[in-house]
Amino acid sequence: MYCATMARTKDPKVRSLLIEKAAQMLRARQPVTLRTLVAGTGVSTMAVYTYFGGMDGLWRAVRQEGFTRLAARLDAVPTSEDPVRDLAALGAAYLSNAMAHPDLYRVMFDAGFDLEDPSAADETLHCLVHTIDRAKTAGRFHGEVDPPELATQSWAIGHGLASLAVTGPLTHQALVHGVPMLTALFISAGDDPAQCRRSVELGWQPPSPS
Amino acid sequence: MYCATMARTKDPKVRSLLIEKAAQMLRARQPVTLRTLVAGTGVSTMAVYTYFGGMDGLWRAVRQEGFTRLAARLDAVPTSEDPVRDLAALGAAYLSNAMAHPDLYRVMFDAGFDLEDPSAADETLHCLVHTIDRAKTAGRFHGEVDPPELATQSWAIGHGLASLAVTGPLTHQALVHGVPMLTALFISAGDDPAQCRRSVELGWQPPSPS
DNA sequence: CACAATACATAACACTGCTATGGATTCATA
DNA sequence: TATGAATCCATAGCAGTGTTATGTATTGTG
Repeated sequence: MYCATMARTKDPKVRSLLIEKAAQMLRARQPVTLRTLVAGTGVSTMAVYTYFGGMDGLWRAVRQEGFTRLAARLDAVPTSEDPVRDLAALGAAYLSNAMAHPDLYRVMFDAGFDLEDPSAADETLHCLVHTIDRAKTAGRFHGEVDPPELATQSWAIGHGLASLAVTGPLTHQALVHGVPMLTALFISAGDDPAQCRRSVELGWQPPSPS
Repeated sequence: MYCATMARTKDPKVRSLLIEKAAQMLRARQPVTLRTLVAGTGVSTMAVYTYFGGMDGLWRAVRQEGFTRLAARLDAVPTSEDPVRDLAALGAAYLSNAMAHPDLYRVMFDAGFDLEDPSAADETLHCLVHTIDRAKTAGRFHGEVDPPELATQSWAIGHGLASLAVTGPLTHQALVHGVPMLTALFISAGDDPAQCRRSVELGWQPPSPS
């Protein structure tokens, strides 16, 4: 039986401070270990256990943070009146995020999606699905297109390129493969080839003030 | 100055034995550690250092072994008179290999392609490039197709799906996404849509004794 | 046959994440 | 308000990690 009385409440600042520092050390390519993590923060190694239950819990929280940031980045992609262009912009933002935080991206995808909130994957796909819906109602995609399915396929393209570029043999500039690959996928979903090419190329580069 | 005299020669059996055991423990989901690796083999922990220079070297060798097995598996894919069908068969073999040895596949792609022979990636792509060449000369793809480029894109599709299925939220059955994705890519390379669909579906499933 | 260079078993080292312990702090209740 | 219980967390120690020093056995070469 769980007793609700609490004598002391965890400080959420410490929690986010540790996650933040872990992400920062990851970015600086410093080895993130229990002792190096708490060094300089004033808190002790035990804090990691009261807040996360151990290093596994910390990494789980860091992964969650990675997906949260990714979702925020995708949500920040502006919406135009061309849904296919917006789809390409989402793909470009996905890859841009992965290349900006390569080590965080790598951490997000090892240890098999062991997240605090397992619906993070759905969240990531949500704006993709929504934009595909818009493309359908706009008549760009034909009726048999299943939005979650096409979103998954777009994700697989983005993740495949990001993964091969972050941890593999592809260079950063190889990410432009995203343009022909997404174009091919969207054409197969029913979009007009010429229009699709234009939309994807427009959405791929950052929104220019035209 | 290097002296060529040697008093005792390394036994290559020990080397492959350790790699084999590491792969086997990986498959059994047992933690592969220096001491558990040598336990029962008769050799001591120092053997890992004389043969691989340390655990990093061992993992490097394991990754190399993974790519070698992958290349062998791709080379074993039978060649038909339909190059597009063969391309799909290569993709299916790639995913099949990843799902048969998920932990080995994961090891292959972390630590950033730190391999003994860095040309392993090219080897993996070689049969893809060769088959794409065949498709070009057969008139299935138009002339502007750059074989290495299209091979990279096919690889990105395969790796994206494999990675999301091995370590991500995709289930094993989600690998059928490979069919529409490869079809879309090959159609964009110039193949006839209806013929392409037939070829990819034929190549996707294991070669039936027709 | 002697010598030198390699292979490798043993043991100790620094480091990892983790846990047992106890003191400090804070809220709920009498 | 004062007591008590529950929580946070700093300290210290533990088992396990990869690595390195040391010494011994083994083998090809002069």
